[in-house]
Amino acid sequence: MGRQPCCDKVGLKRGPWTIEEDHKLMNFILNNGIHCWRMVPKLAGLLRCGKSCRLRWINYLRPDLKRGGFTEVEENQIIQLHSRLGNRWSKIAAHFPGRTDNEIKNHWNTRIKKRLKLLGLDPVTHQPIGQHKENDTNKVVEDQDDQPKTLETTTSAESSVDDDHHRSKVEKNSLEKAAKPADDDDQVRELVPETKEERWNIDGVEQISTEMNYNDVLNINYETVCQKLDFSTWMEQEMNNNNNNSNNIAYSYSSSLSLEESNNLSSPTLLADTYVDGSIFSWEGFNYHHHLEQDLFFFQNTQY
DNA sequence: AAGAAGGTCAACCGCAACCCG
DNA sequence: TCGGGTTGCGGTTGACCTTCT
Repeated sequence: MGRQPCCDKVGLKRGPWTIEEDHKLMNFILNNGIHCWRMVPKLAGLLRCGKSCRLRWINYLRPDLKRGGFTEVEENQIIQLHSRLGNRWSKIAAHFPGRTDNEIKNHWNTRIKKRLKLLGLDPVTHQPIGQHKENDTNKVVEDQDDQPKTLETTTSAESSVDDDHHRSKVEKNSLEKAAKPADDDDQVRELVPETKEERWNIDGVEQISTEMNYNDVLNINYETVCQKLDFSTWMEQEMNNNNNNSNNIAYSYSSSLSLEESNNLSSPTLLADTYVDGSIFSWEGFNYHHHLEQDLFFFQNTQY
């Protein structure tokens, strides 16, 4: 026996909603609230199924909806969240009050995908297009929630003194702005440390060093890991070690730090995103009981 | 000016998770 | 614990709009 339809579709209207239907639905919900979507169309006098009413309310009629296009900051936040959460649009939408998952999904498929491709990044993996996942460190892992997470590595080493580099820096600045504290269903606490930026010039190439202050996290006893993870120093060393022609390389970076609570509160998982010339490095799965050297081991074996 | 091609987005579909008796 | 009903989610579709030729 086949699956039963969600509702009796005989005699029900489909397709675009009319203004009259919108008014009926809105008035009903504002006056009565939502108790059972299945009953809403009957009680509101609509020839629609409950599912359709729910969708119309959530995606269009809800009074708290934010109208208008996405800002660049919002786009960058979406990219950052997508790199961590994948196509879990509802989770991503939870970070944007007034935005719907459908809206974000549509925006991703029509705009952001193209933008990432233009930047040479695969919209699915967030890695440079054409880069194969040969390294074990780039595999998808499962966390305690059985939610896939991708260990990502990208590089901007080739983006030296050219337009791409300039564009990447602009991108990076936007991404920095996009980082914000967030409490969500995944219980991810994102901490944005204060940064001190120093700029200088070598052979006409602007160099940027970002020193981070992790005072933010001292209050929750993660000072150990925060003191260990001096991203900027380590990145500088690694970038220089891995590029013979390092004098021609300009790079900039910033980091945001997240601590994902697990059932075992004594062993939280560290998540960190480091932006290098606009490319996002996601550092996931670190455990602050480990030594920094061990934590960084897999990262050292990734491609540049 | 008109048709083609491409882009956008509201809405639908089917599945899975959740709820509750 | 089970099973039916309901809700939520993500993929997909198709109508409408805009841009291109």
